[in-house]
Amino acid sequence: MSKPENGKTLIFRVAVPLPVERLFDYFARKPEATETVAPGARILVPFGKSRITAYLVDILEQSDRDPETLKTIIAILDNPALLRSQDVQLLHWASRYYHHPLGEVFSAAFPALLRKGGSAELKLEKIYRLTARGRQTDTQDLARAPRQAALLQQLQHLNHGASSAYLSGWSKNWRQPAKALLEKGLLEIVESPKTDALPPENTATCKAGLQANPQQQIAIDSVCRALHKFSVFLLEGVTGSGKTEVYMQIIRRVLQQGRQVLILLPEITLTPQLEARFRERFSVPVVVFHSALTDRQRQTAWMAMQQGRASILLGTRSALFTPMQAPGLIVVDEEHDSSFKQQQGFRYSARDVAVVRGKILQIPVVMGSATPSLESLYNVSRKRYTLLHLAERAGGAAQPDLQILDIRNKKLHDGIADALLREIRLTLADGRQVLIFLNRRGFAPTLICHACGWVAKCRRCDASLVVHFSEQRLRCHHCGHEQRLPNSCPSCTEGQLTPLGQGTERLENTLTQLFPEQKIVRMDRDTTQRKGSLEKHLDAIQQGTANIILGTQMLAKGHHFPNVTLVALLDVDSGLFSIDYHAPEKLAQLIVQVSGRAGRAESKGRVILQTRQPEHPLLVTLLQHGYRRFAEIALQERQAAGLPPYSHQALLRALAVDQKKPLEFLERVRAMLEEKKNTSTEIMGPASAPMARRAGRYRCQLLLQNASRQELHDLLDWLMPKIAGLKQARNVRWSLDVDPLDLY
DNA sequence: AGCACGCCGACT
DNA sequence: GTCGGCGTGCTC
Repeated sequence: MSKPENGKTLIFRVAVPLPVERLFDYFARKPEATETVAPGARILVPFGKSRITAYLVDILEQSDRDPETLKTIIAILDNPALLRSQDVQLLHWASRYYHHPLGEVFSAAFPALLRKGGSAELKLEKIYRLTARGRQTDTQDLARAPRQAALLQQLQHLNHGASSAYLSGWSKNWRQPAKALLEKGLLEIVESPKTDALPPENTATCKAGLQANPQQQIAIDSVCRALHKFSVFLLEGVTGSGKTEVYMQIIRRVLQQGRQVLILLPEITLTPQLEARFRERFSVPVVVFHSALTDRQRQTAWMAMQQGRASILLGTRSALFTPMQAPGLIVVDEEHDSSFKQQQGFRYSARDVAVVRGKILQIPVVMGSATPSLESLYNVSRKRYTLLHLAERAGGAAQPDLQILDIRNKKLHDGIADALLREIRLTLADGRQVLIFLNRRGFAPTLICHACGWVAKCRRCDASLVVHFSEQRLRCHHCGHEQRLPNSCPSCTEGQLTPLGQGTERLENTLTQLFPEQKIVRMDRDTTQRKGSLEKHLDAIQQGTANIILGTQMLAKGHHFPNVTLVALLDVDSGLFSIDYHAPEKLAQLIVQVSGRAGRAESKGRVILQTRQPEHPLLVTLLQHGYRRFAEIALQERQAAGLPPYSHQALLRALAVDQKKPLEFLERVRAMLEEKKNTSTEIMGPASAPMARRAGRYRCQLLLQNASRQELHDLLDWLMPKIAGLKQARNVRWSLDVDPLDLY
């Protein structure tokens, strides 16, 4: 494929969505309207033997390569580009900041269908709306068709009808009842209005909402005074302090200016409720973007925002890069939540990138949390972010008592102390519910031979295998490898195999024996995997059919259980001594979160923390002075220890693949770093520290720390290509996790 | 990421 | 003698 005849053909420099750092040059096709195409446009190009959707990065007069080696593009897929120059600027920034290939970063910004080269035409959306008759029909009339009744009731709350995307989020099975209602003439389908522009200024109708209390008003005014420039606000307030109302009143002002709002949420389970509130409050098009939608639905939402047909986007992490016609505000709710961090491939923190996006777009960013991350609080302390505090509203649930239960030298029943059992009995006798946290799935975390000391280990990643008793299997929670539970010791063939330690499955057995008359519900990944079982369990808890609820972290989010008056955390100590440097704050956040899950005004709940470290400063501070003081001290301690301000550090994670040794790989990386000054490196793996047991399928990791973010950045710039060139790089799966502060 | 090229082990 | 393992390098 050689150069077209016309000598003045332009060169398109593109980024390909592959793990390669280099950019690739192509001839643009001569007749194409190259005046209007701009960086960010998708370009279909021949690549190797196949064709690929690449992203235009630059338009050049000539290439620095031999023209004979250049191919010609197949097609310009977007003209004009769907991304604006600020969006492209953000992606370049993210690629450099996270040391990730530009093409893959571009890929992350587009919905799957566009990534695959699909057309960007916006299909009109079908809106399901009640007819006049439907609006007047009493749901009682449909008592024999409960799903139809539920759908009818749901739609009666929504004046403007609902999209299929909304209904899919509301319920998985809505199409059948919808069809029935359509046939009965209670429901109709309308195409979404073809408004080409946003509502003109001041015509966005918004209900005024509640009268804000003085603190809310201060928060609202502070942000509204700064609507046309970049600044970051950290809205701190416990559950029930009215954060959402503050968001809403600020959003109202932004909408009145005819601008769009991007709202990032950590969990898809929270979007339907919030979406309903926004639709009820604002008469502007609201779209959602999260992983539970189909590719088509996501593209529709993305395009609606890109074209300015929608004014509010509610989405999870991946919604962050959605282009906007008239951006006005970015909200990051529950900013401390770790699900804003992408853990695979292009590792980025949506919260951090949101801040930079706000900076580039010159709009405010409002982040909210009851338990702000230490990074954000640090940024408040150095006056980069503005703290807005909301006190608890009168009439809210009383804060539960936090109590430490010292279990040193105490007899335990499979991990539960006698004193705690007494408390559980008392609570149940009182007709209340009990919530028990144990952040470990399975029956027991280890299987050991009583005779010879052999331990069941994963042969793929060397971590110890978790016993899943009811299924008679051993599982590796890191790589997913599993095998049958052996009957006898594979090493000495005679010793008795003993499960060591407690998991939720074992705890459930124990509790069933101790409380045979109680209804016990276990909630962890193993029991909620089947679709709908999570909802079923939550229903059982809400309706009081279950009295004892036990489970992992997943119990802590989003749901309030008013009849739960006792919460117990069985294994606080493993959170205190994890090698994950975020573990202390995560533990503190969990404790505060579960405190909010329980109790109501008239019966204040109690939270009991089982520990062998009753004097641990983290626990003592948290209990005596609350989360904020704990966070301050955690930051001060880092400083006093001469460590960089919380997180000028990067983790190089290496995962074993088959028999290959990730440690060797990291040792070689470390050897390369010997010559570099000002950077401390530490290998955390079997040789020097206990295995990393958190999520993420890594075997060992190299921690790099540097007093300066810039120096760390330069170091990584130097290091990354060298690592990629290492022979072992192919044998060991590795990734970089940068967790820094200086975003701009 | 794919895909091809290439250099050593067990097979119709 | 070759079929095929995966280690290595390239893709404008």
